[in-house]
Amino acid sequence: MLPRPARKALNAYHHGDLRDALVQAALHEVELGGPEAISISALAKKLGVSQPAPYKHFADRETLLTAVTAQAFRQFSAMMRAAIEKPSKQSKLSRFAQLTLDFGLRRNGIYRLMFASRTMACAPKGSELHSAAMETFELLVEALEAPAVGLLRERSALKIWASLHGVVMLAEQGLLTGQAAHVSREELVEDIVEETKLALSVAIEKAGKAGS
Amino acid sequence: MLPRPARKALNAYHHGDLRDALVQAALHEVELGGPEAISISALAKKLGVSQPAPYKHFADRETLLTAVTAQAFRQFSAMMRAAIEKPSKQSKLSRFAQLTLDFGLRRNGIYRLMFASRTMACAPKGSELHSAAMETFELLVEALEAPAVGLLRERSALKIWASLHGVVMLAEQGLLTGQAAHVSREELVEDIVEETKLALSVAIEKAGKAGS
DNA sequence: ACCGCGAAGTTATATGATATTACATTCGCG
DNA sequence: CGCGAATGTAATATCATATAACTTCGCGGT
Repeated sequence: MLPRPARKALNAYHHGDLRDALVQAALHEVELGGPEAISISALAKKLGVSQPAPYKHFADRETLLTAVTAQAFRQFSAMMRAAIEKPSKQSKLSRFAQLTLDFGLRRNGIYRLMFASRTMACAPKGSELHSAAMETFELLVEALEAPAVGLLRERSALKIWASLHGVVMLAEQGLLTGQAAHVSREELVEDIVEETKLALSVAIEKAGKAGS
Repeated sequence: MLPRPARKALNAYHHGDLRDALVQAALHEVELGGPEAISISALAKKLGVSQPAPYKHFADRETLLTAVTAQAFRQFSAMMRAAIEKPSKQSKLSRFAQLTLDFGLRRNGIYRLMFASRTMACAPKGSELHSAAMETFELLVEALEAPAVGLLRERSALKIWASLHGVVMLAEQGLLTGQAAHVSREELVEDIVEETKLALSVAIEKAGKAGS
């Protein structure tokens, strides 16, 4: 996204690309242990630099977390865009939904960083992080493939976005595994997708009548 | 819930009820700063005991967090039960939904502890915490006020639970405040409630036809 | 009534993380 | 080539978790 120089290792003293290396390594840690697993000193050791070195690139732990989260959103968007642009017999929305669920469960640490941490809540509106998140949302709106009726489309996107998020969280917390789990998670997601499509088409029709 | 003795202060040496005092104090901290704001030593200082004293009651920070989360669920359930049993012109489900949204935003720290932390994900099935969470879910099923068709009812409950959770998270993250926010959060929740009721009645009717 | 054990505190300490300060090295540009 | 800014390092302050070893006190058995 931001075309950072990506310089090569210069010598033994200067790492050369510590900033990106930190983000990458942190992303790896988060994938396993979630947001709280990130330790500045552990990252420094793993990358073979001194413990305070990271502070030359990030003011504090929070700032690093923010950068990592933004990067996670960009990766997510890229993956999602590839998935919905590829032709398939399933609808774009269905693929978006199933892939979100899959991502949320398989890479839950990163998912939590993106959607369930305080980091996001603190992102100012114009920030790199907020923009990255908004772009992901735009992808969902696109995946809806609805006629361009703006408001209704966004409202539908919001609803399905919220639902998907909830399913991931509940599944992760084992609240979908009780007697309620006679229905598979995939089935539940498909159900939500169908319901959303139906509700949207109904709303569009209603709006059309009102407008004529 | 568990009828703990609740002994009074015994003397200057023994606190007398440190365990509960810790949970209460921690709950207060979480309300402001979220799960990561809990510090064993800070709590000890605030309660006027030595720093390692809490370890007599909780093996480690995680164990304390788990107890606090369970307590939060019990408080949430109690509040919700009071709200849905009180007569009102709104439906029980509508009150449940609006109150959940309100709780999720006003007391977001506690909400995150309950629904968006790793603590929940690690709770074994029979644990105090898991039970407390399940009981809260039962309340939602009850609030649905649908005929006793078991599976369909639970499925509806799951969907609305997930949606509400998503709305709270997105609202907190400022993703509902963009151009998408032409619709208020309350309106969005009411929309979800109505959609759920509709979908459930349709599903029940369909099931009835299939069964006859 | 006493005695002793266990629960619940204490002080002291080890470990590890964040963050700052002062200093060292190297890049790159004029 | 030489100087300043960027990027590292070493040393250190602070703070939190957690454990160990010791102390105090309630309580139950004899």
